[in-house]
Amino acid sequence: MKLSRRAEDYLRIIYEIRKEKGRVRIKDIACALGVRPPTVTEMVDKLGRKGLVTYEKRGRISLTEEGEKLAKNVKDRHVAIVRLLEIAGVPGEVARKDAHKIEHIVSIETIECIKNFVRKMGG
Amino acid sequence: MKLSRRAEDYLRIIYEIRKEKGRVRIKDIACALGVRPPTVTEMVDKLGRKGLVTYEKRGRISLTEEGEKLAKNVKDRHVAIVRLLEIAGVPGEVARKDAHKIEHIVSIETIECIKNFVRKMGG
DNA sequence: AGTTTAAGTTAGGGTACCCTAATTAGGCAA
DNA sequence: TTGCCTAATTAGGGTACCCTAACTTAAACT
Repeated sequence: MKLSRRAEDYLRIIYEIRKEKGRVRIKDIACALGVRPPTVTEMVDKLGRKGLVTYEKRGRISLTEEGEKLAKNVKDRHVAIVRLLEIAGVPGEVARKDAHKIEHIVSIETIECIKNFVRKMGG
Repeated sequence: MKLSRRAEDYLRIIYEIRKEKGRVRIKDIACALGVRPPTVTEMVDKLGRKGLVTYEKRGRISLTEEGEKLAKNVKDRHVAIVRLLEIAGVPGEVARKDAHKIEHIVSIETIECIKNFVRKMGG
């Protein structure tokens, strides 16, 4: 399943909001991603059609098994990249922000190398 | 001057082609970026309007002073990121490919940290 | 229950970047 | 000079993602 960068953002945010607040609202997603509600409705709908979230109009939003797997994967990448940047001396806050951007675009191979590296460095 | 990621790509590629072949053709840019000529014509035009390249229809394409400065900057970021990835154990070829993607999106602050880091590590 | 308010949806657009098909311009050989 | 070939442009679309304004639903309060 090849997702756009943006779709991955939505997936990850849904995952994080669910973890933090229990329920996921359109508004929360919009707020977290800095977009407007109609934009979210549209994308959630699209993710629904791809089988990554379950969603009925005005109902609850939740990740399907596959959606959750993908979301976790994105988070995983995120953590590894943050560690690498921190090792390079990037302050935590900045590292987290940039990692969110980097995590979507690096290859699996690079991610694997980074994971090994940060593990070796005592991550 | 805030450029889109893609605009930076075009700028960097123009810079590289000029360095390598002397003259820059629409076709070369299209080939290097994996797009079609009309797409290039359009973007080069846009970069022209922003004062980053000089270009007359069917004429030669070259970077203005500001365009060249920006292009160099992108290249600079690129080199630092490749080094960091290599330090993390990412094979050179992969590192270069991913760096091209990363270089557009990281903050200046992170780039500075990375530059320092790779210098310290003997880059 | 009736009203107010907040959340979500619909309708209608907009921008950035990309495409194919068809046309024009230039360079060059015959 | 004429005709051909390649490079580039124009015309006309398409997709992804975003927006505002207006409407609908559902929840909360009285």
